[in-house]
Amino acid sequence: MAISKRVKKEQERKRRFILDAAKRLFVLEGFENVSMRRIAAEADYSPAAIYRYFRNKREILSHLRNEGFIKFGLRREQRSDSLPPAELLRQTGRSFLQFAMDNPDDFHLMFCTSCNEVDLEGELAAESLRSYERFRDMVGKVVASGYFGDVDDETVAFGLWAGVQGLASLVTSGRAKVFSESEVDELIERVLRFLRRPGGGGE
Amino acid sequence: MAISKRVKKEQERKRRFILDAAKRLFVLEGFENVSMRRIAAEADYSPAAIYRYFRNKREILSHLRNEGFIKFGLRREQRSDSLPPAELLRQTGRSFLQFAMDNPDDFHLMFCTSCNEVDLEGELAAESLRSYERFRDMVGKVVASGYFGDVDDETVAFGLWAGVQGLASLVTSGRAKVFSESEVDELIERVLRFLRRPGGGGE
Amino acid sequence: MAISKRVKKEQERKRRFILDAAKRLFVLEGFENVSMRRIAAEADYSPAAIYRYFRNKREILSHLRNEGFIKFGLRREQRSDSLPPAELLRQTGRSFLQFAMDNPDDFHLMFCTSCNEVDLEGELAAESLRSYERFRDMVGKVVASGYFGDVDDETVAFGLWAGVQGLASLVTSGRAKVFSESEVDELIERVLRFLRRPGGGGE
Amino acid sequence: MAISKRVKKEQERKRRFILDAAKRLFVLEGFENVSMRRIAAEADYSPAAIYRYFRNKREILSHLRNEGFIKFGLRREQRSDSLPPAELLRQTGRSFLQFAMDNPDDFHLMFCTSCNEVDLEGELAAESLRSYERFRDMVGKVVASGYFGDVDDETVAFGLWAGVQGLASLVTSGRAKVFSESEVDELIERVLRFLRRPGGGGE
DNA sequence: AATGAATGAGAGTTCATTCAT
DNA sequence: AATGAATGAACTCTCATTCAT
Repeated sequence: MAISKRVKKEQERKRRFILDAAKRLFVLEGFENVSMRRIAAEADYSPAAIYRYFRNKREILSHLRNEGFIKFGLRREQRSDSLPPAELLRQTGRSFLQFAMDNPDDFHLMFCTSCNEVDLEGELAAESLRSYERFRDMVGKVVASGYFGDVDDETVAFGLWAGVQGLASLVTSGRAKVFSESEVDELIERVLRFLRRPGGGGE
Repeated sequence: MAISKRVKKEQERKRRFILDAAKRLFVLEGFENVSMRRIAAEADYSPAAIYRYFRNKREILSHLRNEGFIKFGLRREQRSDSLPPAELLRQTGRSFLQFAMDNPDDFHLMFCTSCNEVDLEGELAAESLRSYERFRDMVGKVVASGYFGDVDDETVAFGLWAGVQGLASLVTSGRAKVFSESEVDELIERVLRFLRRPGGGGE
Repeated sequence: MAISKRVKKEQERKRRFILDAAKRLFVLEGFENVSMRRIAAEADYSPAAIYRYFRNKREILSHLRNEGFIKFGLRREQRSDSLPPAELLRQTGRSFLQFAMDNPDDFHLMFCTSCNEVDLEGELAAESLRSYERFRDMVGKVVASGYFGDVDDETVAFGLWAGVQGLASLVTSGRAKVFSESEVDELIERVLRFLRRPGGGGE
Repeated sequence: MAISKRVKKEQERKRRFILDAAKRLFVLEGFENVSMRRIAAEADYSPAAIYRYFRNKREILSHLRNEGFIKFGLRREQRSDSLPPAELLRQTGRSFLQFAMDNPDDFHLMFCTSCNEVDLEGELAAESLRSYERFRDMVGKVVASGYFGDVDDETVAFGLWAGVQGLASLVTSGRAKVFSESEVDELIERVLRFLRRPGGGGE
């Protein structure tokens, strides 16, 4: 038992090693520009060895993205859904920004990776889909509350999505590492102000 | 003379054809996923023929991007630099948004193309660098005017840059095609409000 | 015109060269044991060059087989279908044996190549299917004539098929090259006697 | 002692399991198309475990073929060599056909496997060589008896060999499973008639 | 006895690019 | 000006096989 456990841990450690090597390269050079050979070299393995741990190159990316979304999901688990909409948005925004700053590489893979390179189906896409559902749910609630004024879900969703992309570009450029807590809060307030229509209801 | 002129025009027409074919494919599938063969096929040429017009694949991208920046620059040439800062921003923003909506493909290549795929030096990068300089100049002027309050150039520059990326994602997703003129104006006002600090000076 | 004709001929010559190289190797070592690299080497080409002429490895085999069946079909074109059944069989048998002796490599690829390795659909399989249809037609006619006695099509078809396989093994072993014309005729008579049931009708 | 015996039996049981798994796959898909991994999976072993029982993939095939020839040899051990030639042929033919019908998989591996895939030397080829010797002996005797008329050994040997290949193709196609005893006898008579020359002596 | 881990070799295939014509 | 032909390098991925445990 103890032995098998240690073996499994060792196995997991090696998977991690490969995943980390791949993550570094993917972020630095882009999925298409990274070959299995280079991942193998970066992880000090033979190319063939990688295939003991992952079915193929796409699966490595899928794993990395899935891990990112799981990591992200854990942070938000404790959030109470009963908060007033503005507070819900603030809290979500805060955790989102914090996550981006703490995990710029995960963030990059989660939000900068184009659809061509990503498996949108299968077990490993599940967490990203769930994440998207949560996001749409939240948008729906806040819009329903009238907080943003007379506006449809989709507009808000796209506005926030654009914000995510903008943020992603800052994170990728290395700029977003330096936001202090108060800067984060201010940024969120600005985003809220940005999205609210004149006639939007109070909190 | 007249003949050579016609020949040159014909030559230019063919370059155009290749560039347009490449643009379509790059936007649709991403630089890495488009082969020279496919560009050639799309342009009804042999792969080898492309090389009479462009040194290599990267150069095609560089040309496209350069053209985009030139096209973009022309629009703004007539702008008077003596406008008050807020108005300068508004006008720039308007032309920028309009450009994005009118030329989504150019816009995509100009602002969604990752550094790995782009020549950052050389003649063909010049226009993009000039564009960036103008942008920084404008930011410098507006910041100097105190319009945004007590804030450094870089912060505003990065904020606007993030906005560009956000916009790019909307353009790419096809969402940004539908903005009406009044929506554009409203969006700009929001961006200004977004960027201004509480103590920012009036116009 | 003349030039383009010469060019096409040259092209065809090179295709031939590759096909012949592949044929030699396939017959000698078996489809699975021959790599594209080896075909290329045998034909004094780079591996990539092969792909200018053939889509992939299977297609080379398909071409070779198709050519074999076409070559085979040409031989039998002049045969008159109105012959009495026994004569029809004799003539077919003769041309078949002759073909096998004259073209042992084609024969090997046509009748010794397992289904796993062969495209059974598509244009390049057409000739083999037609060949099979003709064969079944002939069997049908001869059986209907009562020549073989009270026996169903399938039994005769399988019997002849088994004969083909047996012959193929002789051809492959190099033994069948030595049959003289009279030996061929005798062999055919024996096959007919072999297949006829006691109560079979006369010619 | 008793323990070591049990251990050996267990070992033998596992060898059997691997061999049977390999046999199924080889027959179904062809030697080249079956990987050690798949044999291992089919036998519920790890790939590496196979190598404790067999030196390599070829050796598995050699073992299977050898077993086939041994099984085949056992059947014929009791045959009396003093029979008249025709009767000897009949008996051999009968046991041969029966073997093919009872053990189509063994039969397939024994007679459909191409030379490239087979070890023709070494201990494991011994039984097949012995089988071939017996066969040649028998042919020699029968030819010497004048039964087939004025014909040399090799011609008869090759004729029968071609018959074996033909039969093999029927067995492989699943057609030969249905021969009744009387059909077997009739088939043998036909083969004898097929091989006899007009001037062949009586029994 | 059995296996997980690992690898070198090589498979088929595609690519950007060059060059003689 | 344009292309057909050609290639070296690289790709993803699979294989039979070995070895420490």
